[in-house]
Amino acid sequence: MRSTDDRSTVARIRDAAITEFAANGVDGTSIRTIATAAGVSPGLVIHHFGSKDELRVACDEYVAGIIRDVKGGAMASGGAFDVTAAFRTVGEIPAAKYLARTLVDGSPHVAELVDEIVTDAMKYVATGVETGMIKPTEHEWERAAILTIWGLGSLVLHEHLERLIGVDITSDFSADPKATSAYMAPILEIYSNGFLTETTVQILRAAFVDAATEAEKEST
Amino acid sequence: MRSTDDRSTVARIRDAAITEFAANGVDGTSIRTIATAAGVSPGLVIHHFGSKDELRVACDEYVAGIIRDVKGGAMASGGAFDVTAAFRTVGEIPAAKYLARTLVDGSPHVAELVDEIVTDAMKYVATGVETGMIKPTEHEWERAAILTIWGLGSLVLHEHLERLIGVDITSDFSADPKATSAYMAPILEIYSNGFLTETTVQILRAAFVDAATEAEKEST
DNA sequence: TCATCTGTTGAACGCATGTTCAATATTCTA
DNA sequence: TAGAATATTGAACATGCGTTCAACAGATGA
Repeated sequence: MRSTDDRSTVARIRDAAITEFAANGVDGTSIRTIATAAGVSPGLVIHHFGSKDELRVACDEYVAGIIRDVKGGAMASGGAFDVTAAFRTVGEIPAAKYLARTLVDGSPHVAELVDEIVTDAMKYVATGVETGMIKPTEHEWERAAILTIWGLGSLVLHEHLERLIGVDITSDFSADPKATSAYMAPILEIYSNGFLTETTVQILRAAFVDAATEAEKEST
Repeated sequence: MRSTDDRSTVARIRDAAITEFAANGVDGTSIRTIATAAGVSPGLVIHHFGSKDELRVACDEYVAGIIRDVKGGAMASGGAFDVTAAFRTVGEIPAAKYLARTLVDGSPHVAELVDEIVTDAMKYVATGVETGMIKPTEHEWERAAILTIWGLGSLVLHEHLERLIGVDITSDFSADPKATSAYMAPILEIYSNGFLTETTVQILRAAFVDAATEAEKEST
């Protein structure tokens, strides 16, 4: 069903599309560009995927699959509270950069994937609370959601982060110890001790949460 | 120099462009759409701004100006560690949505603005450390950068955040106490106490930072 | 061997886009 | 008020896009 080559033609087109979409966005990538990158004709892209939109959906699903695999493998390694860590440990297709692009332009598949990630994070955190590795909270779901959004948001803004602290979190920087400490050390600091003193929190809580405390009976 | 209407034509075009760019992205917005929204002809848009790209730059600069103003005003109010809070307190919602869109597609003006925000955050944090409101750290710049990225990343992913916890942080949710507690309470919790226990941090620090500790002499 | 089907091509079509331009309306200046 | 400068229009143009389609190549199966 395929030639003696590396990947099948369909796979080559899909991979080229993922790379181009990740680099220049969906709107910024033409079918002709993808076809050239895959070494085929524009017509063949349509023939195999039906339309640019369906190609994009295929990419979404494929990348989502990769991420699910990677995430499953990383769950046990202890890095599950930082989604981006999972990508760095594996040398996958530019799935991380693709996700960083598509997280913003609202595909339903990506939304589904984000929901899954948060759900998994919740489970992971719940286990961590039981084993005494993670502090309990009244807002489990919201905390998991916010931590996930922070991780994914950092992924989306990886270019800014790289410019700011010299670490590209879409690549595997475990080889560079200076980068590891620049990125991981402050995060671990905040994740364990925070950065606001008790006085400050009381002031801020009074300002923001105070009127809401009695309405806090039902969460989601 | 202008009609008896509200704003000048140039301002009306610029504002329409900001709104449309924010809603559908730069690539997803045609000059004709902007012209229609502003109630003018396509040719006039080009006549006033030269090209779509120059119009986009004008929007970048204008929004950056708004944000600088808003930020200056919010510095004193205590919400400076959360950039998005500044937008909500002022009524500059389209600016927030515009920033959320353009943070991803790498305009130099936005990069400049992000750098400014981090620099300001650093100053603010340094002051907070002196007055005992913020805990000191060895990685001041990196911590300020990461906190800023978390805030901006949440802004960029506001649609996901809204789907996840029901709070739209690009709108003023101060009227809704439940939303305030869903969003602010977990953040304040993490910002003050973190969520990892000391045991966990030691394990993670050993795994990620250990080999880097001696190379940690110079930061930025 | 012949017919059939799938993989593949590349020219062509229709459309939306950014931009140009000559023409017209309006405002400003003196 | 006359003339110049500016604001504004809308048709037209060139380009690049997603997609279609007739044609061909190569494999498959009877």
